[in-house]
Amino acid sequence: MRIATYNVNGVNGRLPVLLRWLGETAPDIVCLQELKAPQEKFPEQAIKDAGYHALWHGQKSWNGVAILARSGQPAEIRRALPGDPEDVHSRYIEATVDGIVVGCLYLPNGNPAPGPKFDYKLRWFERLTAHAATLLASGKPVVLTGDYNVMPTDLDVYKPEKWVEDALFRPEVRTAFKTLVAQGWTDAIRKLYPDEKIYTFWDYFRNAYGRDAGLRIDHFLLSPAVSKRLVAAGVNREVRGWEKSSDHAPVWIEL
DNA sequence: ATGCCGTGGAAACCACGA
Repeated sequence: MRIATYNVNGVNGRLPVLLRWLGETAPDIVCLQELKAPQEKFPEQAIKDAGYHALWHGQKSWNGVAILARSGQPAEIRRALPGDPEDVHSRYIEATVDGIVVGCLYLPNGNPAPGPKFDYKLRWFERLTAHAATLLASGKPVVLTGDYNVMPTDLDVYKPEKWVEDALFRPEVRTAFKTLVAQGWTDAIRKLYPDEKIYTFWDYFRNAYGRDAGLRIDHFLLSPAVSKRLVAAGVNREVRGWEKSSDHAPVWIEL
């Protein structure tokens, strides 16, 4: 079974690319972030025609997350992270698909740092970590995937020294990611490729993709029951080179 | 060193992204 995550940066503007990628790689389960579409503007029919049932939580202009599944309608568990009823951003959706609890997340960017946006990022990270502990304690097979907006280590940045003050790489967020993983999660890409330079994002500017000036910020965290089943993982980096591409590339795992 | 590009929404610019 193949599970993929893709920050599409606008699900409607990205629809041709998204459909082409779905057709070529045929993942069984897909997590999408940055829909940038209100609930009623999600391209449900086009996704259905491509062979996927969809669960989504839209928002006007920004954010927005979705879970797609070939096997049937994802069974919704929640469409927000617990812990802050005042938080109206559509950044988390969770459903059971094929016996796996799938959490699809879009962690806040946090720039500029320091500042209120960075504070929001750290608070969101704390809520995610608390919820992740609950998920682990359930003993169920869980996949927590999406755009974490964190480069966990120097290996995940093309030029680490340029990013030390950035909200995606400051010590606080690297520590937060490490704390989360230490609960007992497996970073799928790093389990299979502990020492390889692997990126999931390239800026639109400065020919970043051509120069391979990338970041690894889209991650798969697997609970022990899922980690045992992991057989392969990778990045569809060629998708980043397609016409009208997102600045992220899809990431996938094979169970 | 720098939102230099891209998206969406509102209004012919702005917010936001990483």
